[in-house]
Amino acid sequence: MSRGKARAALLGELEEAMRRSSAQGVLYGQAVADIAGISGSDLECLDFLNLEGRVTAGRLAEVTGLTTGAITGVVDRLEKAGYVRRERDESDRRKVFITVVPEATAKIGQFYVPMQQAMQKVWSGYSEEELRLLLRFALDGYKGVLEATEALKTVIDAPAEKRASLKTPKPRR
Amino acid sequence: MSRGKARAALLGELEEAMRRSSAQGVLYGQAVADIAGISGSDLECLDFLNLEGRVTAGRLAEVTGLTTGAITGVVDRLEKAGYVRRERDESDRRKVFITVVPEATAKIGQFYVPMQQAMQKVWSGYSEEELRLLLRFALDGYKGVLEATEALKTVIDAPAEKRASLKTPKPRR
DNA sequence: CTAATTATCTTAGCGACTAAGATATATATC
DNA sequence: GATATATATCTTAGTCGCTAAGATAATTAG
Repeated sequence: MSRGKARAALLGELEEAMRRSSAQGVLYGQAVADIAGISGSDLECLDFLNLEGRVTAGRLAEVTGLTTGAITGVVDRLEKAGYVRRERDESDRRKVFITVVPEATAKIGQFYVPMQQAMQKVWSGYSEEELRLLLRFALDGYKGVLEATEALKTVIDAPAEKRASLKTPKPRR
Repeated sequence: MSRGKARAALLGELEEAMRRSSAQGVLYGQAVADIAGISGSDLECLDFLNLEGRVTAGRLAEVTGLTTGAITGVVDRLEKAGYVRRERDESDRRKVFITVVPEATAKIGQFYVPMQQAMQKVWSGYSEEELRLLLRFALDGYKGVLEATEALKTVIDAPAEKRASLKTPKPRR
């Protein structure tokens, strides 16, 4: 019995530890946004722009799940704060490309340095084989959460009557 | 060279996979809140209440980082929706204990079933020893993110001048 | 009893969001 | 080429949840 923790208890601890670090990760992101003086959505867009380089306003709406109207506000704020520029697409003048100004990338990037350093430190404690296991788990976990999100939609659509009917189910906007 | 992926590439993939699953996890939580017809903050409080059982309004403000005024609104909405009840503390009548009504626990709980099932499925693919490694990593990771959050505050306090000075640093509220 | 403290609620105002529709440009059909 | 439809973004009006400040009520200290 002393050989190995009971699996159920192990899973419980694992779940809690993951929940905690995930929540703390969200807090970190919010802290970065606060320091940068922008909203969480603004930072999310800025991060995406840094990855993709040059993206239309409409694409930002897609990936963030915001309306195009909200994105107009996001870009207005980011542009006013000097983080991004609007550039009309010359071949299709309806489109507006958003680009990050290089100095902004550096300025925001510095706020992620502490996180990168902390993660490097953590990773340094693992062998390559162990890291491969972690990667497998991270990929499995992502797939799992995706599945769960899909399954959740099923729960919604199924017994539409019994759903959130503790009181009024709040009319869908 | 074919023996084992280069460590740097491995770490890159690991980082991305973790970032993705974390982001998807946030989306899942938001989806649950949407279905339940409450805000993200409301759900956060409800989850905490389910863990702790019976908690004062002030404690909710502490753990969520919201003001007491905001908590009044949260509890108002949750109570109106029938998820919680207010109960004055008889021995100190300034305090208000919030309790979850049992049916609400069940009602919200069902939205987490898909996630629990997906995670069980994932975990079933790992040996107990592998799970122990994952737990070690989750704990290390949590510590790392906490450290990073601390270190980030240092970045803030240090060269107060150069911070977010791309334009105006936006006055602290 | 009075003053200070504690716990919650109220009020005013703000920022970010959605829904709907306006505007400008592009594409398809005749 | 003219007309209709589609696409991409912006504008407007209204909503929601938040904070800051202070009001209210109950408790504790002097």
